[in-house]
Amino acid sequence: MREDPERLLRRHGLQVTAQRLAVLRAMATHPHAAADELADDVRERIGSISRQAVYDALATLVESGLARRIQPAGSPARYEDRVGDNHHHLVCRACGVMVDTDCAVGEAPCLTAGDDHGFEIREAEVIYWGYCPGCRKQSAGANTTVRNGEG
Amino acid sequence: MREDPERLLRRHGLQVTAQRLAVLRAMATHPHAAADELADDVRERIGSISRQAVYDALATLVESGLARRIQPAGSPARYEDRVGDNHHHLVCRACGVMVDTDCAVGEAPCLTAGDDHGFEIREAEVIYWGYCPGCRKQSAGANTTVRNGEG
DNA sequence: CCCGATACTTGACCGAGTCCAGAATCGGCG
DNA sequence: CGCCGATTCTGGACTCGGTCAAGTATCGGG
Repeated sequence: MREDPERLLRRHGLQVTAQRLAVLRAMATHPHAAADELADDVRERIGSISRQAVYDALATLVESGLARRIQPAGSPARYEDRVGDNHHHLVCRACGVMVDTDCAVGEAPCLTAGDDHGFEIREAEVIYWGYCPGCRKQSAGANTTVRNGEG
Repeated sequence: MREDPERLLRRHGLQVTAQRLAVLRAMATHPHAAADELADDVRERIGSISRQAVYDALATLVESGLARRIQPAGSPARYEDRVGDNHHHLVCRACGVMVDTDCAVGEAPCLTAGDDHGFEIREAEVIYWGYCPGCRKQSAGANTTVRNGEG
């Protein structure tokens, strides 16, 4: 039941431009895509777009809460239009693929750190690092070193 | 009861070089420092070091489990010598300061995602984003927008 | 103390992202 | 419909964090 992109922009008080619409649509069809991948997709939709326009549009969308930026270590920033719900990400160390997952511990536990050191906590970001089914199969047997413990 | 750096390196089968020792010591005195900050500290200790040597040393230390690399979004990679225990990080959106915190939910719950999608999970990385005591005071009153929910 | 393996130096290079100034577009109003 | 200020887009230079590659120096086992 995703809302019509044009209405979505208006509802958030944003100007409706071909570029923004295309970026929104690109995000919908390519979850977790990086900025330049989105740019490619946008070009297929509307012919061309500048790099800057893509970054501007994404920044605006993120700021308005229409998109979420994820920046896993060693990877360019990725964007998704699934916002407002409580979900985290699984990232494969081998191939880099990223998959959504709901929070392990139900409601909103991760918002409370053991000791908050006086911080006012707004968000908790969780990334699970491991190996996806495909990559597990390929390197089966080898590579059984376990690094960090828990979380 | 931190171990003598030289012995530490030997015990892990690593060559002992002035650069590595200095990097280890720099990490001990500057937790959560970025690579170039560590390089500056190292230069005060041993006169000079190349950028590459710093990155090499850090990579080696991380690989051997003597250091941990943290890469919060919008910040260069940071390193710490506190490894092997179960702790996460609080990061201030305003000033970027990073503080250690223990896991909220005790043992090792974060290692299990709600649905692991067939992934073999090795580590869970948690970052709490918010505002540190100092920055809360400065912008007191204003800026009460709550963004993302829980995690 | 010698020699092969390992580590370090220097300098070029790269990708992701930002900055800037000017041109184009949007959309509210008359 | 057409105007005009605000906003957005374009293109190009630039920054920053990090990597690559080739040659030199250092480590440490024999």
